[in-house]
Amino acid sequence: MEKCDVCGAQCLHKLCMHKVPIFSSLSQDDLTHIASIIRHKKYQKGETLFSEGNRPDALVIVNEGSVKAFKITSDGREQILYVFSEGDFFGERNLFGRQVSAYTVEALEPVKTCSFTKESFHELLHAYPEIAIKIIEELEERISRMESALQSMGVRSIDNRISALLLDFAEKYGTSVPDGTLIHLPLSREGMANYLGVARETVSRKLGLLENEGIIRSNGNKSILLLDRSMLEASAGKSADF
Amino acid sequence: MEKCDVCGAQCLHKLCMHKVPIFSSLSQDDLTHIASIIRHKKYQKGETLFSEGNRPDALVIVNEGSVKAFKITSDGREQILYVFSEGDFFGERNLFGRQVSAYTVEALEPVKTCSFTKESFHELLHAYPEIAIKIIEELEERISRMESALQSMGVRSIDNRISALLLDFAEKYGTSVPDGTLIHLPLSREGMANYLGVARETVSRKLGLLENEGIIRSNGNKSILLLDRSMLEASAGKSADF
DNA sequence: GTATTTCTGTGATTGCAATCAAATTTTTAT
DNA sequence: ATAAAAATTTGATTGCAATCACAGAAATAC
Repeated sequence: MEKCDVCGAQCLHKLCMHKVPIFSSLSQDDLTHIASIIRHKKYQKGETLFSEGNRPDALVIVNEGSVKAFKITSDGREQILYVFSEGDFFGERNLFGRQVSAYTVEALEPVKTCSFTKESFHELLHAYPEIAIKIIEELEERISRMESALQSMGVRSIDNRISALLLDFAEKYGTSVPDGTLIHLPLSREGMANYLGVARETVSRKLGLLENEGIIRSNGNKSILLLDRSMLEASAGKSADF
Repeated sequence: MEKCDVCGAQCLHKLCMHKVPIFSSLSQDDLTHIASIIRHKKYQKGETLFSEGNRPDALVIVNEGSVKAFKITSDGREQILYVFSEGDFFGERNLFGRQVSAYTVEALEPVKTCSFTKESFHELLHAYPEIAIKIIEELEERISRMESALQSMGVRSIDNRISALLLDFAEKYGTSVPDGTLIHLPLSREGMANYLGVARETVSRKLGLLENEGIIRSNGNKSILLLDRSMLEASAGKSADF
């Protein structure tokens, strides 16, 4: 196991705990105790963490990299539901209900995860009931985001949805550069299409339009430079007809 | 206040508690104690329980009737996110985070509710930590349903979505009759359109098609008789081209 | 660095659902 | 019961995005 220069081997364990709000209310001592029951795993790009219909019994926290969670629709398309990255967690559903996984989770790039087994997580919950409250808050947050997604899918304008997606990515995967915000895209064009539920060609065309309007600058397939955030916000939230 | 023949006035209070799984793990004594801190309210059809942007500080349980929760989209349409009916709860988000209500809730018919204030609910949570787990389970359930909704919105076929909605309603609002399942619709055609994010006319046309195919029989504007459930299931889940 | 493969962009066409415009049914009020 | 209002259905037209087809670009392998 690698060692950390600052705090020794333990630090690796604590890393993921410090990234999730779930544990934010706990003391350093408690965290140290928890660290001992965490399992670590690595995955390569394209590797499947678990599949729809599986019965995974662990809470998984993304410590590095990003993953997509998707279902296969009745017409064979891949519908992406979430892109989870550093600090996000998933798999918690299978720790409470006895449900089977609702989606497949696949690494979008090399990924490191921390996970709790069902048993150790329940012990944890028993020892620190305040964690349950934190989880509720986190789930509410997630529901909020899904409500917005549902709302924007209900909106017929595809322009809105593309713009909203770019803003989302800008917040999560963007870094400030002199000209604007450089977004390192977690998804390919096809991935974005599968996230939005539109055709791949439509994403290309819409991004082309935004580029012509000087709102974004495409930078290869892996990143996009957001030049005019306010224009994008206007196109994401306001009327679609100008 | 009305009296109950079986158990006296108390029973009215307990009613809503028995309808929500949140309290299913508590003893009768605990329930009796909780009953004393519940507030009751009545609303008429069309009345607003609270509005998007409000800061309601109560957990509300629907005891009778049904409500819709909606947002107004950027293009002015009403996007319905949920139809809550007997046993469902909402408003919990404002008890944990300090967030403002994400949607407007309006009565679809005469409605009776039970509610806890923020303070009394937190006392409750403190006294019975297992309630937090129940809430998590309930939220996971809700997330599951939203994931399905998102997935089916990603599916381009509108037929699928209409069929899925009818099956949903059949389960929640249907009663068995000799010819099939009689669905008492909580939403008007326009409401269904706003739920699905399509035009009102499209809902009419699609229902018309289903009626021609002998799958349903429209019965005024308030109810639909589902004749052939398996055909509807096929059209909801399978390929859209037959 | 070249070849191969995978991914992306662009044009042409088609199809489905939105919109506009009445007509008709259903509900509500008196 | 009748009138008025509201909701729904139906038809005609339009527009946008899916699909098909292929050219070009980028990433990967060798």
